[in-house]
Amino acid sequence: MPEHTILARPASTAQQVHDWLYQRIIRGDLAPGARLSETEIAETIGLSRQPVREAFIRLAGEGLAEIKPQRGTYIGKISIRAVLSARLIREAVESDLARMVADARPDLTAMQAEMEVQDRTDKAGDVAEFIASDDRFHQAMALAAGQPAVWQDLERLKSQMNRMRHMSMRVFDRSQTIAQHRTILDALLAGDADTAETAIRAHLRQMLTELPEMAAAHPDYFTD
Amino acid sequence: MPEHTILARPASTAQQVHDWLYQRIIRGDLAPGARLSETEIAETIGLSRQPVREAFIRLAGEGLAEIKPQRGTYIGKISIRAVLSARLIREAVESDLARMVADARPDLTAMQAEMEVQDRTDKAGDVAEFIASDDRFHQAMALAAGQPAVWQDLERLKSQMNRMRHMSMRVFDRSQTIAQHRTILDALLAGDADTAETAIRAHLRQMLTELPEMAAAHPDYFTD
DNA sequence: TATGCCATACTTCCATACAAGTAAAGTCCG
DNA sequence: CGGACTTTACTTGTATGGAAGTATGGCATA
Repeated sequence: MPEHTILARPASTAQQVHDWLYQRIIRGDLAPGARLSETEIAETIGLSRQPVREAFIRLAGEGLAEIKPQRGTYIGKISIRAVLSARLIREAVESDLARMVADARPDLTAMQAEMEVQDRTDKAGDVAEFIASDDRFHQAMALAAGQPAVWQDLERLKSQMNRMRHMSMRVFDRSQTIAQHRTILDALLAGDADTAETAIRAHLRQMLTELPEMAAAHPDYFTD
Repeated sequence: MPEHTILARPASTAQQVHDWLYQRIIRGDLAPGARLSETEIAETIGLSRQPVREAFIRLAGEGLAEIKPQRGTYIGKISIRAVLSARLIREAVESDLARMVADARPDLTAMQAEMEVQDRTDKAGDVAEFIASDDRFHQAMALAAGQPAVWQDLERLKSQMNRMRHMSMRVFDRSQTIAQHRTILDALLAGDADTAETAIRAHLRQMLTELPEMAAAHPDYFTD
């Protein structure tokens, strides 16, 4: 019997703890600034402190947690600086990717499919799935440009941004996001690189107005 | 009194081990693919395995080491995919930054100063310092654009690229790099955004020719 | 009441021991 | 001689105890 199950070996406990906490932080289940106790989490899931500690180290490396020696570990607040930086990088990179796609004119059914998912989840009020589809829409563009690795790099930078979006998407008008996606996709399908670049830059600059509003509404969740 | 001066505590042991290994990997002192033993390093520096292990976790998170459970930890090979991805991102971001600088026309003496350092270290054959100055040149542009955080993000992505550059700079013509820097800086000083963007894109595309040559010369140091 | 000291109860950090898994050498058997 | 099995020496992963540092509340004192 071929052991394909070898590849499906369960990740280490520390890795599982990390992934579990990662999702809870990104989705906002764990509030920025909240305390993370090694012993408390270890007891909760019936493990020793060591794997939990190693999960904390991973999270700190991703900028999602802050370990204060001999004082405690806390969920990192959302860094406004990091969000703005990631936004600027996304705008620069994705506008280049859009030009590539518009010029090469590859198959774009994956992006089209996500548009429909967004319509549906918006009406249903499924915020989490709407955001996931939004991400896949942008990812599909990177894939269409033949640059999957670039999207992986962007995802690492995006983590702080995603936390904010999970907050803002509950408040802001999602139909506006859909309309912007439509404009981008139409330009890509038409092979109009200039229009596509303009549209995606405008789309990503949307965050410049959302961020201050969210920071004002939840000042204790943000840090400069 | 600013409190960060009070809090100037020595970094944790694990952090020091991480930094030590990080530098050795980037500078190429530790060959890609080489084995990293927890116990061996721990005994060498007279510590237990635990802090060394935590340093490995950090390195793995940065893509510089690969931990194979129950099998061993190895210096990560230079990922061609990661280098190409980081290069594309740099080109996109830095061309935007260049436009900002050309339009805003801030003080650029920091960039000018690095040009002189590069002249000197090139003639002296000080490769490590030449690369450091090259980095500071680009960093100075990010600072001139008012985006220090963006450069910090780029630096994280650049790590794989830097390893390659420490290899290639010993071989390739550094005077060419200097000439390209000169062209970029002149365009920025003249406030010519279009020329600056064209120049920096050409500069960063240089790597597209260097990378395959380095990969061909040291195939065992690279992975796709 | 206000202030400085101190015991105490936390926290993360490091050391050590053991468990679980891998790989390769050695060994037995056909 | 060749192949499968077993032993053995590794590796990383986890558990636990204690060391070092920090914050807090109680308490004596002016």
